[in-house]
Amino acid sequence: MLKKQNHRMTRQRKVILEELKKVKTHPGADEIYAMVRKRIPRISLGTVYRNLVVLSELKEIQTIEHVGTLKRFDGTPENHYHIRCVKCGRLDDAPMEIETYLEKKVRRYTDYAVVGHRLEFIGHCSECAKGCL
Amino acid sequence: MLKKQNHRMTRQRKVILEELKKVKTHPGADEIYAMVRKRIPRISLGTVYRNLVVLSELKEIQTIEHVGTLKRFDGTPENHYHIRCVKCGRLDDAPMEIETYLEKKVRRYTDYAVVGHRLEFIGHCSECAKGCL
DNA sequence: GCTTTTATTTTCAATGATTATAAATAAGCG
DNA sequence: CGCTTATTTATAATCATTGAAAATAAAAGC
Repeated sequence: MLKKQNHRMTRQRKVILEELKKVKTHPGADEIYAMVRKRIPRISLGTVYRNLVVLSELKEIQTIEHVGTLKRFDGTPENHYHIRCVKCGRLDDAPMEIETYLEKKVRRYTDYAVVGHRLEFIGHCSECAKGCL
Repeated sequence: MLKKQNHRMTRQRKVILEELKKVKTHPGADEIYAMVRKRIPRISLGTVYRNLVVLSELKEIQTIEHVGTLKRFDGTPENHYHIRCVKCGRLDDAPMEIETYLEKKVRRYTDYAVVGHRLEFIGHCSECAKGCL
């Protein structure tokens, strides 16, 4: 890892990254805190928050700019879409490629300099859909 | 307005709705509070929050499930896309129709029962783009 | 118009997520 | 090993939002 821009690889930073890469879900800062605490019991919540910011800046991870109430974090930094369950709040990756043409389309009519987009689907996950019978 | 589901049309509710419909921006609860306070100085912030929820439920307005840090509210309840300035946080409607086929596409590969989607573009508004020269 | 019912408002305190601060610690360099 | 300073810890502070209790006022009926 390229941590040569004045960044040190501390144990806490390393473990936070490892734990986040380990799961396929998109935990919030508090969940990551709980996960990491199993390995570093005395770590502080502030350290988790700070490192998630740093790791995002270094493109090691990605922060999902929320649609629920709190931020979620994603272990894979590549841009991709998400799908969220309205009932339980569960968040998964959407099985779909990035539609770059969407940006082309909006550029024709806006005076914004468009640099990206974020797409999120809403629905009921298979678990919660059962309850809708 | 159809406020017959056990909802009363209070002065504060009326003014909040009027003020929100009046602007073309997407103010946060605090901004709406400031706007309304010019007409009802003694209104409380909690009342603003509560009414924004109620008005959303009644489909009179729409709450934009944020991508910044705080919720934004939109005077027009119809679904549409937004475009956000990364520098100043300004939020505008995106000049583009809803792409319903996106949902069709994702449905083919997910076991979620998809009921909607939200798309937001990221960019620099014309004002902020000037500073990028 | 006056009563009554109860949704709503106000004031104020509480919560929950996140960020800031200061002192202590430790990564990575020579 | 010793130094520099990024980082951590612990704790307090902030910010947006929500909850609770008492007071107020819509709307419905008389």
